[in-house]
Amino acid sequence: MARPDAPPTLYDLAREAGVSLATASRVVNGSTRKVAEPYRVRVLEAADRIGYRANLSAQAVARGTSRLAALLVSDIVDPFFAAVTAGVSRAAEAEGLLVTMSVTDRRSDRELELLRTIGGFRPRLVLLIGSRRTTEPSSELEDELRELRRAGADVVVVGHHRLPFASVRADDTTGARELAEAVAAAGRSRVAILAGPADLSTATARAEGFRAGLRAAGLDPVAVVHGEFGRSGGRAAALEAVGAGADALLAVNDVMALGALSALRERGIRVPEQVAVTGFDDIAAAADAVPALSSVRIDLEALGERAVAVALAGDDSAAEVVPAHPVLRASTGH
Amino acid sequence: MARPDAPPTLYDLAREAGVSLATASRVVNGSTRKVAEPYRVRVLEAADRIGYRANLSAQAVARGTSRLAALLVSDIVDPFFAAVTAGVSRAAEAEGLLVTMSVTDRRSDRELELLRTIGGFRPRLVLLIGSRRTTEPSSELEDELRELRRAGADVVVVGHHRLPFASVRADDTTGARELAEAVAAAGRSRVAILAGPADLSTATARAEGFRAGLRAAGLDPVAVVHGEFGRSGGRAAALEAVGAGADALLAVNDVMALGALSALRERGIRVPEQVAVTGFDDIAAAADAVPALSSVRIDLEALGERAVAVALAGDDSAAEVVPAHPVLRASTGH
DNA sequence: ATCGTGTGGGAAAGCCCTTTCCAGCACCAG
DNA sequence: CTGGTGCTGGAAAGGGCTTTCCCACACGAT
Repeated sequence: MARPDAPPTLYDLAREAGVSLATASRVVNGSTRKVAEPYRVRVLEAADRIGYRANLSAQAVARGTSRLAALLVSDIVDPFFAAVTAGVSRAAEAEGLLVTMSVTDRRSDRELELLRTIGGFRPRLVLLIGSRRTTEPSSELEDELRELRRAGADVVVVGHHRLPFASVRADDTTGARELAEAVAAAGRSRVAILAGPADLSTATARAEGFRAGLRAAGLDPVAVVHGEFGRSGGRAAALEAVGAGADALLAVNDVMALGALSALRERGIRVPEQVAVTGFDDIAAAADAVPALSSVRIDLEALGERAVAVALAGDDSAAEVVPAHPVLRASTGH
Repeated sequence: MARPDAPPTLYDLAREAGVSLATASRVVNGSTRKVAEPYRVRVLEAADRIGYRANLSAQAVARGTSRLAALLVSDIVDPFFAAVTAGVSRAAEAEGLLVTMSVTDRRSDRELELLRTIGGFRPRLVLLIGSRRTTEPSSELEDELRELRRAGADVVVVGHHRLPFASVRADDTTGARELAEAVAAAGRSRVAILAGPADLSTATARAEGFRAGLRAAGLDPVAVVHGEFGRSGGRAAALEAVGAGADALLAVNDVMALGALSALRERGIRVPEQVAVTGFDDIAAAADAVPALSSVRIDLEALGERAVAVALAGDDSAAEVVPAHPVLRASTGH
């Protein structure tokens, strides 16, 4: 044991091994310089003996950059974000990055504040996950991100590309269009769109896709109901839509669709006989719902993994799109 | 603008404000020393002008401690962990701590490796979430945690107290007992326990609670089926249990119970008429299941928040228990 | 006029690493 | 033998920040 308290430092290690700091440093982390075998061994053994563990903060200072990937998510309880986060976490760890995760609660002031704090760590990667509200000014956010970029971080936005940085998102439009076409092909003609918040960019992209699909089938939506993104938003919107005489409800995410299912069940409205229901994202719970929920499959973990890869590539103009295609189940009579 | 590139440093700030480094440092972070108003203002204005942002790594080095809370979870996609994580994240941020989150994938070698890496940041808090396997040796893990402890981190284990550190967990035993009693009181006499992995400590605690509740009602389980913790584990166990003639299935978590529901539905076995089913944790999906799943309610976010509070209290012998009580729904005929 | 006694700015040492630069050495070609 | 040419250790100069000392100064009390 070297120090009575406090973890051993590189200095302790060098002394224990009888080499200089430089040599010790070169051994315990991949430097470009080679160290002769006998020295290497001595240092390694000494490190083991005293339980040396590099101080990563000090490394970050000395190197001027850290091995941190900063992740900002809207809401970690939402299965969508949880799945993407899992992918990010896996990919980041494979790259030897440590992930910090912060929850913005969908509030852009928190988002900005968190970004500022995290910026203090000079992270290697910054990942913003979650769609933006189109009504909110993003110039402050943009400035902050640009600042981080200047400081050497790679920035990537997941879920949309409304910011001048690299982005990774699902092909919402195509997925939505194909799903709407499938619903129309299944004989539904009075289709309503549960569109979520009018100013959330993901929601509007999906709603647009639905519209396009219906148009292609010669239909117009009988209603486009806006509301909040969650389960209760889905319930309310569903009731309004059936009130308008809909025989199919296209929700912009699964959680809303599940809310819709539950509201319809309570009202004694049969799915899919009377009304078909679809979701989006194909979260795990979709297949388990009763009836099983038709949805649009997105490989969310892959989305997260791609986000890390794209960020590391460091090209701000990259805009990767991962596929999204319908999965048809019982809730649409398939 | 001060530097052509690279974020401004404290040195830049001091120069811009025309004060010494010491004074600048005292102003931009809460030191005990007071700085006279005119100086304060000058520094603050300068900071704003050049967009100064403290380098947190450098602070950590100088102070010998960081503002990091390191969180290790088994699987972020599991709603149980996601909910606890949300609580941890909220509480940590309220304390001004930044959360790093890593996924162990339930592999103790990864857990150990991650712990070592994270230790390099000299975190303020280390939170281990997820139950341990009783068969796995934990001495290496214990050593590592003790090392972190010595280096100044507060360690807390969430979900059990099989390690000599502070712990926060739900009152699994009581919740399980009460639920089992309620099921017995509802007239079920051939009760099976879907016990999950035999060596997972949370699972065994809950299974024990079920046993105790049945015993109190004068019953013995007709079967105790072990298997994996997830959805498919629940399916398999459910089929085996009904094969043994069970009229009620007590699962040790909701995800397994949902698997059981789906397996029974496929087999055409009616819930709750022929067989009652219960889960544990009361995740969001439980209330939405068809039939709605009886479960044991645990305030998972509160569990996460308490974990942070207990950790910060720094008492290794603390062992907090949060309440767990049955929620009876349609799946038990309530 | 003198002597505490605060008060608060600044110089500098220190935190733990990385990396540049220098110097010693061995080796090979001429 | 001499003069390159690689190798590889080590000294030392950072990197950005905190904090301990020291000291100048102003103030009130004698």
